[in-house]
Amino acid sequence: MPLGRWAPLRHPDIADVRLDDVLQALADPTRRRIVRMLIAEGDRPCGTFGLDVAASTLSHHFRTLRAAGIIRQYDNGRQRFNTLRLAELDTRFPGLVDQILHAAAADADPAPR
Amino acid sequence: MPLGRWAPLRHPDIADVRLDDVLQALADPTRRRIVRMLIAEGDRPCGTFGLDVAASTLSHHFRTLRAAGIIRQYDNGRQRFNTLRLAELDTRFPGLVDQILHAAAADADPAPR
DNA sequence: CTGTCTCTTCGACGGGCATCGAATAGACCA
DNA sequence: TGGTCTATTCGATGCCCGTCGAAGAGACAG
Repeated sequence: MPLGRWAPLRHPDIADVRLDDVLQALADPTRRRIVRMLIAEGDRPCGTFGLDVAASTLSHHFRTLRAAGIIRQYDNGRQRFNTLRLAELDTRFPGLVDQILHAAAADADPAPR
Repeated sequence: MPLGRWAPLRHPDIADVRLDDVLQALADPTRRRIVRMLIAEGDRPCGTFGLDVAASTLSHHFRTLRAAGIIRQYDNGRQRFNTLRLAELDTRFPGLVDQILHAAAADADPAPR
């Protein structure tokens, strides 16, 4: 049974998710791309996003998204998978994430490759 | 005929408004309070918001909201009035601002007095 | 046990942000 | 003209963020 490798990988309870953190997290284009790829193609390990940033930077973005309550992470072998908490988020802030990503489509947001 | 006092008070064209800037601007609770007061009570001069920050800080927030394309400002006598660009924003990012402010109501967002 | 692969942590760098007080520029009033 | 009111700009402070490279912790294959 695969368990965490470092700190126990804390995910905030959905009730504790703060709007500030969600907006802050989604204000970054790279993180929006991550979210959109997760929507489009489901769970993925951290290393399969093909984004043009260093691994350590990517790790930082995942931490931010996780701390904001937007994604959930779980380890499997040597990979760490990412999954959206969209259903939970919609109970907390109904329609918010969809709205933001939809707005992103109307923006010059870089498409998720 | 009241005109500007300092720089010509540049407002971005609605087509140039970027999602990043809107989200960044609305990620701050103080600025969200400003927006909500504008929705609730219409145009207001900068000095009538009763927020617990220094005047210079408030000025910075108004500049941020204006640069993000969220508010429009115009001078009248010695006061500078603020008005929402909600209709324009809804043509650019339909429903986004409403959605965020609605989410703010579900959050521990400080009520606009 | 040794190497390899994945991902994180650490330390550093540059830049930006929220905040303040002081100084300043107009508008208005007396 | 001088004083007051409004709001800005400026400079400084402390903090956080995105980014990177290097080093380290597990998992796994030989």
